[in-house]
Amino acid sequence: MSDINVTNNDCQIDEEILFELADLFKVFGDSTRIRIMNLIADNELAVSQIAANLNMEQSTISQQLRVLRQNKLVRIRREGKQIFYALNDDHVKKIIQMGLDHILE
Amino acid sequence: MSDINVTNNDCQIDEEILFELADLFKVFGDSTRIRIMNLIADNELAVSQIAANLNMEQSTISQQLRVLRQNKLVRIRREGKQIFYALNDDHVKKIIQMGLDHILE
DNA sequence: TGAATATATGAACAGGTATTCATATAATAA
DNA sequence: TTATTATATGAATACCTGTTCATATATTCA
Repeated sequence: MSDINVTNNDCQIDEEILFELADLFKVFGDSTRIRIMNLIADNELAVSQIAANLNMEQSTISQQLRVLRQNKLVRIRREGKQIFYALNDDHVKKIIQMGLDHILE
Repeated sequence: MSDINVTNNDCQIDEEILFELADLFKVFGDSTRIRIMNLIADNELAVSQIAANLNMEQSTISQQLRVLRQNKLVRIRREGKQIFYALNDDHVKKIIQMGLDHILE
């Protein structure tokens, strides 16, 4: 009965989840991280290979890989001194694909 | 034949597109904008209504709505002094849904 | 026209974060 | 063990951006 509909609750998402969502998209919202994800979308790569591909400092890549790890977007496999990174699952790809759909329409 | 596979070109996305992608996800990577998008997901709302719902300054909402407009994520309809905002299309919802899938798994 | 209301926007400030350097940790080989 | 290579990380810096205030623009009504 209020003049402004402040209690609209149709089918909307819990506030707390929305903050988590923003945090997730924040991870996708950095060009270095997106380029890393694209690079390891089809085959795993070691940290040094990623750095070489993107022509960036190894420490920069490691810092960003940590962010991706913390958000469960990548998985790792150790092989001797090297650590190989790959996308954690296919729906990381799906998120990227959805973004592409918007851009390329 | 190089020791490091720098010329990997499987099925990957053009570099320039990747930067655009990051910029797009950057828009989703802010809690205020995500909350706005969630709010107008099912029905259009005027700026003042959005501000009231989120309990934030009108200018803050306007600034963020501009970002959403510039990225073609919302559409507007003028009705007298008020301007109603709605999500531009359903695949904005899909992007959000993909993010939810990742969080809620 | 002028007053009232709704929205937009420029400028400034504060908080956050991506990058880099230097260094630490970890694994391998000799 | 020591040397070498690969990766991780703490600290510092510089840049970016979300919010706010003040004000401008736009629409309606009297």
